[in-house]
Amino acid sequence: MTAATGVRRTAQKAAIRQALDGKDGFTSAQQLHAELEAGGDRVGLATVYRQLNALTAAGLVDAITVEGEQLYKACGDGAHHHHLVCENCGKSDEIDPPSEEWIQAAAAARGYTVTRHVFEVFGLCADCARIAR
Amino acid sequence: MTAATGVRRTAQKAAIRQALDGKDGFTSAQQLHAELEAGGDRVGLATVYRQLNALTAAGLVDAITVEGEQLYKACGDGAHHHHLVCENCGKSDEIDPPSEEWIQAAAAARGYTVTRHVFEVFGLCADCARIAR
DNA sequence: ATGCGTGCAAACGATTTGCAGAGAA
DNA sequence: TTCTCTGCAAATCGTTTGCACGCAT
Repeated sequence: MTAATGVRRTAQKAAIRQALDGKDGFTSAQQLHAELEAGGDRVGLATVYRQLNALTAAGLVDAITVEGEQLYKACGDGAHHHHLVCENCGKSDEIDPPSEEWIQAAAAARGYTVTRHVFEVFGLCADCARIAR
Repeated sequence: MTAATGVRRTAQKAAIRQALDGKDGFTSAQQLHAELEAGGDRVGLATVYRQLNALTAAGLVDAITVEGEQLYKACGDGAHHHHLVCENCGKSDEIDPPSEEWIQAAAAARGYTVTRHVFEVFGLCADCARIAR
């Protein structure tokens, strides 16, 4: 079977998780890797990807796809929730689900059994909107 | 400037649009290309991609991303709407938006200006659910 | 001592693009 | 004829994977 995340405690795992917790928005694996290197941490890009995938699978990190690229963000517990993402700075706030039951009902009405759903809102945060204007 | 879709009428454009209209679910560019070839239409993969991008930009086709791959589907007018997609057969039904105003309000409450949003529900259609069970 | 986790580089797979030729207008 | 659209193949690019070694346990 696939090994669980964190069977072993390593410096790179700590660095990655810490870097992720340090930001309040979504970041790409490449960007995260660059920042780690810049910060003096020697971590391979492959490790960043492997770690990010593991964390995502474990529900500790949320991932979204933008322009064919994966963006990650640390999200405390694995509870299901959605985001409001700034397309300019990447900052993100959590938004309440628009009645999850509604989805089930709408799907059931058409004979579908829901397995998952994605709901992300993109826009400009107050700061970026001010600058852009 | 980028040329608009259909400045010139060609056989491949017709073949692609027709193939797209013929299916009631989302399809990948590669799969669409394979089916065209199998159907006797000689169309280059690059052309399929170029056409799909043009149609998507024109709002005649909707695109979603699944597992790092883009899936396309012909959607009449360019009106904004969302889908209920079967993860097994790719069939898809349209679902009504969960109050678009709600999104605006939720975003505004946090100082965000909404530019776009994605909302897709995945599951199993009645037929696939029956077989899988 | 025993492997899990890592780094490096090669491998991958989807999508894009340069360029010369073909066909629509 | 003119110039858009196409086909082919090479180029991108984010991400994954094979393999040998180092380090946490």
